[in-house]
Amino acid sequence: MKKITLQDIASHLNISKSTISTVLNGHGDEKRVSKETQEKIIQFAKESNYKANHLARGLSLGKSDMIGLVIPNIGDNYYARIARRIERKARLSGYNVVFSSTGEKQERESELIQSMLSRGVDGLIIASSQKNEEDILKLKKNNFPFVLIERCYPELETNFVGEDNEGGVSLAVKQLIQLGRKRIGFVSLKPGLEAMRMRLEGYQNTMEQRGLVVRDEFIHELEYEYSEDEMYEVVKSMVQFPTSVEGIVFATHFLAASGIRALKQLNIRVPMDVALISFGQMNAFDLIEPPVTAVVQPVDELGDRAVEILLENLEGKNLNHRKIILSNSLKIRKSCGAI
Amino acid sequence: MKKITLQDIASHLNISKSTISTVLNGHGDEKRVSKETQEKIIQFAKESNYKANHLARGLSLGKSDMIGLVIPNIGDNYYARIARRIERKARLSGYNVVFSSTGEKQERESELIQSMLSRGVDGLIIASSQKNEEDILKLKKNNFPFVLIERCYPELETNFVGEDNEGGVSLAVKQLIQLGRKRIGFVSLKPGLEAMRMRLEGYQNTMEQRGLVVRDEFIHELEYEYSEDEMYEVVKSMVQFPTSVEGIVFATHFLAASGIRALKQLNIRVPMDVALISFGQMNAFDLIEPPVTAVVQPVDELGDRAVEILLENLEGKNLNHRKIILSNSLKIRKSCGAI
DNA sequence: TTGAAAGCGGTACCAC
DNA sequence: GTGGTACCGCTTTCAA
Repeated sequence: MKKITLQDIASHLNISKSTISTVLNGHGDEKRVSKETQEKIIQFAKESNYKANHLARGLSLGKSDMIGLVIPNIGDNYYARIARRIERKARLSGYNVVFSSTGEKQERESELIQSMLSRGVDGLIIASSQKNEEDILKLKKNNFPFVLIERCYPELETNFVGEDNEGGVSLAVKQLIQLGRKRIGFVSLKPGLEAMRMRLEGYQNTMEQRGLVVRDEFIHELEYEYSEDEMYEVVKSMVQFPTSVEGIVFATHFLAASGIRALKQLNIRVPMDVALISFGQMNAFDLIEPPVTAVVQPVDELGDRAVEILLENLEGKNLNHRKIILSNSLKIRKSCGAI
Repeated sequence: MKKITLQDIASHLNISKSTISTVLNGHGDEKRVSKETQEKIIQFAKESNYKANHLARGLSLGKSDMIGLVIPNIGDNYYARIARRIERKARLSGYNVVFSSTGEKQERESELIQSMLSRGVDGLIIASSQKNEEDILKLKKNNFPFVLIERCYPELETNFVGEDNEGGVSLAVKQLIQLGRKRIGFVSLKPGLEAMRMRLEGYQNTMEQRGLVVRDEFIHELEYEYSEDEMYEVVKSMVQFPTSVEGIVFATHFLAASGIRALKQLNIRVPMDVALISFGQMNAFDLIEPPVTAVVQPVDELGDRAVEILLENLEGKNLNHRKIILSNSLKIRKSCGAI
């Protein structure tokens, strides 16, 4: 792919590289380049379809106009949607985005951050595995622009855009309670993720506030890579006499999907026997019988805000750390017993 | 983010940049650098956590170790899953991937390709809007390494990894026929996408082969940005006497989801009144009542193969164009009337 | 009003 | 065995 360079234009037009660069960067007037030359240059650049070499430009300027996005898994609908917003908004400001999936592995996350840095990204947006405080701290110490999304390090003062996990679960639990359920269970992932801890707290606090007992048997935490069989056992145990639940809140959309599968296998009627609510949406939740009530996460806004903050940082303004917690809402459908 | 450079190491060690570069790139032995100096260099590089500046390296080498991924929408589960595979495989070969969503707009696709090129990506993987033959042709003429996925330009000889659209639909139609349905409809998107044309052909050919009539009323093509209302009208018209269908094949997963929504609203029983099959999967298809039979697309393999071919091209081997058509399979569930 | 030159951080050729 | 040096393409300062 032969590309035309500044030098090419220079030779062709018999004007120096520097002048051409100045003009093409829009500093023509301020540097008092004559109208004529300006036009000649712009004209020719357009004709020859000149596009500056970003690598060279970046090397010289010390910036790359690239934003790195480090997330657990781009294949997950949740992150994919966030990525979409991020890319869109970044593009509008002239940035491209490089992404990488960590698979929730600390080691890979660390590598990826390093790799992105050596690649010269101007800033990072990270949904951290939360087992990588070291790298994040390093970024912070070096004053490198970055914003954490969805998962934060509570001990670290950093930019952060997240959602109200506790409040979201609380919405769900309250909804179930309001519909008359008292023995409510909670299925989540083993801690390690702050978000999961907050969701658990949301569950516990709300139950307590409403004066409902939380039995040990009500709470189940699966490994991140659980099997459908494990979910089956969990759900089975939850619906068993004498501690059987009347409602379940699932801490993520995929847990909910697995849970529903298990409930079907067990021939448990939803919501008659057990009502349920999912934290997080899934595309076809409205098509499932009964349609699934879900906590709707503010994905779009999350992506948008993350980019906004990062861009502000990149432009050097508003350098103090910002923590933004977006609120969740509840999409009520039949699975919770309503309607 | 202060970074240590080759020059820093050079000064510190009193060894020239060139030697250091040689060693750090693993050409130490072949260039007969003494074991001692090699060790000294490697040692120090490790201690000081030296990471080469990719921009500089890229500028010098004329390559960036970046692959550009241009797709309609990273938020769509289908592309997100492909992206995941691509990123994973690319990373294993030392490449990072920059992505951009075109929103199916020719104009933006064109811009994005340009932008990626000026960014110095080494190769491109593109799911084109198919309204952009011009840019693709330009890439081809310039011998720039790229591979088209999912959508190809039939007139152009290029690398391509796609799926057997015709065969996939054929599987679906045959399945319905086998289960006794004769009046089978097909809901698709307005052409413009080769894949859609092929799917339509698959439908028509299979019907014809089996001696079934295809009435005009059986085929409906919606705009890419259709509304749920439009889908409702389409489905409504399809189930109306006297031309009512007994089965419907939806050309994409989201069309199927909308279609199911419409069928529910119309109180049509699936599969008793109308059986249906979706081309393409959705996460919760197995949870819908009845569970949705779907053509399973070879997403993982598609991503893998695309990267493989691109890497081969980048390494300069196997330069002739390769067209790969992956086959689809059918995941049979109740919605088609089986079981 | 324009241009020469240095430098961004590497790589690689060719002398020493 | 090792190092000097030119160059990748662009930006920017300073001099003309």
